[in-house]
Amino acid sequence: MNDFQRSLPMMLYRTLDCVLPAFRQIYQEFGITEQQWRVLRVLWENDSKSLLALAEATLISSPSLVGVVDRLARNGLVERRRSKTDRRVVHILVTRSGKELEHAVQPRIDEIYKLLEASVTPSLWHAMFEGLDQINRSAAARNKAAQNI
Amino acid sequence: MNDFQRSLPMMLYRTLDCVLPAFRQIYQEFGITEQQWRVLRVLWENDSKSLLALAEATLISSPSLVGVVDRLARNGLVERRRSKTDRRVVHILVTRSGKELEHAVQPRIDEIYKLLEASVTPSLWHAMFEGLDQINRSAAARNKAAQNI
DNA sequence: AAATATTAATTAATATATTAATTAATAATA
DNA sequence: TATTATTAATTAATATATTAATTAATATTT
Repeated sequence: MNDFQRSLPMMLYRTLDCVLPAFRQIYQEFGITEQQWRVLRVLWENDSKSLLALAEATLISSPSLVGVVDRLARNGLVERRRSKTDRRVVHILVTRSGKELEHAVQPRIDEIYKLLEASVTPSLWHAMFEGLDQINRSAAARNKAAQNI
Repeated sequence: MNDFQRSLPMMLYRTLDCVLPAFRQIYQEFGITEQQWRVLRVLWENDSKSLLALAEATLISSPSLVGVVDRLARNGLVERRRSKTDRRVVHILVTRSGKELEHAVQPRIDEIYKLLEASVTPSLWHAMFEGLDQINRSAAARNKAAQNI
């Protein structure tokens, strides 16, 4: 494989392409998308988040998230509630039926994830995360510096 | 950070989010998108590829690639040519002006990429790629097995 | 207090992703 | 050869991504 194929972004894209289908198959059984699951996954742990906080936690940009939340709300899995103290803020909360999905979906996801984790040795798994972390921090620092020009 | 935030897919998404903006800024200066650059990047090395081969090389699904090629063609950077020997196949080729972009764009990209590569030690960089490779292979094998059920 | 700046959510416009279906051509088989 | 299966590209429908602009509310400054 040449330089381009083994560049970091292409390696990351390729890994996502390999890894996600198994998860998506499960989401699909429950009529949700990957992004919708990410929102629910966060709300299962928090109950309620502002749209901006939810965007940060799910790594979904706020313009995209607006649509994801629209569709989740349309299916009765989450609810919007305008903040009383700061009327610019919208809180997103899971509904009862949104909560119920957790017991059905999450064990299936965890099962696949274990297979994934077992495909490399623990020390290599750890090294990989360490590398990704360092790259994230450096890139974030460079991006921040680029802002201040 | 909790389990979800440190899950492999989220780590990969986060890394892409950190890393891509610097590259995108350059693409934007030249009026192309990241996906358009990926197509050009492959064609700069090959001159011509069938749409399917191009999809594989760029990790862009063929339905998406149709649109990407449409827009590149509209801007005169690539050209479609129906294969003589198998009329199902469409070859995509770079035009002269598509080729000219290489000298302007690629050095800028390479420069950023060096910074990226310098953000971790060579051995950690290597370990990371080794981990991603192993994960890719295992996941690909599982996906293939799942087909044959 | 009035003007200005900032912030949170959203809209708008365009590009891309995803999955399923379609079309046209070729290959394989009865 | 006629039928069937497969393949390559595309279309279609819906969901998401990206960047810029907008709106409404709050904070800051003059």
